[in-house]
Amino acid sequence: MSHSPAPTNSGVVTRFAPSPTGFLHIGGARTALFNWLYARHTGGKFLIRVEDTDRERSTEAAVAAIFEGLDWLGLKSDDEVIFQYSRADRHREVVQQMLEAGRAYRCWMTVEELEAAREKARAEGKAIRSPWRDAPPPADPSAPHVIRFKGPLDGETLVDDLVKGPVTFRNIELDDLVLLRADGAPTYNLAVVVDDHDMGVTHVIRGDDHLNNAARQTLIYQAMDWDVPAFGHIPLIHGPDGAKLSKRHGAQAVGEFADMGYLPEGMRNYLARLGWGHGDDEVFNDEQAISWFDVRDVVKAPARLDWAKLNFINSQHLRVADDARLADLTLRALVAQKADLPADAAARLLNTVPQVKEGAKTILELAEHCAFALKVRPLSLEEKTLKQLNDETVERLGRLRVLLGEAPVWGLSELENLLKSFAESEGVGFGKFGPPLRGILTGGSQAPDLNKIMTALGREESLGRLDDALASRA
RNA sequence: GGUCCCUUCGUCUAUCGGUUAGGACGCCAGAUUUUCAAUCUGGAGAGAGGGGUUCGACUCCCCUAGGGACUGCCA
Repeated sequence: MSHSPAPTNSGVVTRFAPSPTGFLHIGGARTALFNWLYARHTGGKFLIRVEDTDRERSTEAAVAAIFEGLDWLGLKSDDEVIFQYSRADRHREVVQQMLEAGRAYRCWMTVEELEAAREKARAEGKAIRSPWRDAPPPADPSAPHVIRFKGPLDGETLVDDLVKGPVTFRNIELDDLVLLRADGAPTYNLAVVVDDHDMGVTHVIRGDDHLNNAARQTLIYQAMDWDVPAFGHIPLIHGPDGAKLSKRHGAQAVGEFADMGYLPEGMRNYLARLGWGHGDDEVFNDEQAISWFDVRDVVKAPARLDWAKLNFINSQHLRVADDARLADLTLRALVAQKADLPADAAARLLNTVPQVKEGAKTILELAEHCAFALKVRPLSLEEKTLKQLNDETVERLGRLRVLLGEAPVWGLSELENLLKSFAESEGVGFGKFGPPLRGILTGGSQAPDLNKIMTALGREESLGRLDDALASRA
């Protein structure tokens, strides 16, 4: 990799750096989204780096799961994805430089010694300090040892955080973190700094669990005489009960939200509104989010996941989404549910989706709302409907059948007018024939207005269902 | 234990010393009505507590309480 990255329009480079030890949860997804939004807003670049330096816990399945989640959300790296482990040599090279410059040292403390020191440091309320910091090497320098950063013992380090504001740490509170493990493997804190520097990252936007690390990492940047990036530590997302996100909240992986029928753009909108806002704007598209977003406006406090609001936001995106796309997504959901579908299900859905999408919050709900149109003739009618079909009603529906058969145009407003004038000419309200007609056309399934039902079904199917019912009562 | 962060309606947020503290979701009521929704109208609902600073604090400072992160040869 080049150590002098290509400049962007604005010079801004952000990155999302997940560690592949599990699926992509929505907290991580939002972090990625904020990085992406900020890069787009500034005309900069958004990069992805997989932090797989922990060989024990990193898995390929997790890598795949994370990218599946990111792809679904539409967040792609503007450059090739970097895998941190592949850069271990470069990390070691930097440590070597620090060693030579006296900014790092070898530490031969054993695990037992370390534990004892840790206990002591904790009791005293101080940061841990290795005795090898200033001591000469042991008799056998080849004995197992780590390499630690040699941090300053006085002064303060300022993290001028984009979200939290200026935060200062006394250097004496910051311990000498391990740079290279005993097996020569680089650690996280070293690898992030080196990679962010080499990748030209200008804005590190990440979870606020890293705020403390930012101070330690700042020290490493300074030791290498590198430019320190701007930091923006965003609060974590909590479950509806205010506690950390977990399984019992129903979902935390973005893939689960996809399965539950949320739209990626709805998810992006909702996630963006969690911890960030732009005046009174609640429902917005990507273009708007990009033009409005600034890390500096991110809220400092953690936000809770609110399903009701997610549903609302998603429903708003659902109603403006392309019908063909929604029909396709609905069909996929139905297939995933192993639903019993007619051969022409796709065509039926395409006709039905526009008539029912306003009432749906998710694709799954959309599928439920489309169920009436997927039934195959002859429909089995509900007891309630059968009861309503007395002679008077059958005769009235028969007259309606004639009118419908003669309808010159089979459209939403035409059918609405036809039904209205029919009610007028019969001298009755909709209550006299609406419920039974509905039952006949839907078999009892949830469905929209009668004119929408018939528009969705089309002339042939609508009349067919009506004829079936009337014939059975003849 | 130590360091650091956070705290406005139930929830997400606006406010950047002077507002009847605004909006959204949800909730409640009404309207509509051919089921369920959707839609429309109205309503209830908040500055954790205590000190300061100031003519005036949600807003600035301090303390307390509560929540959280870090304190790993995890990231």
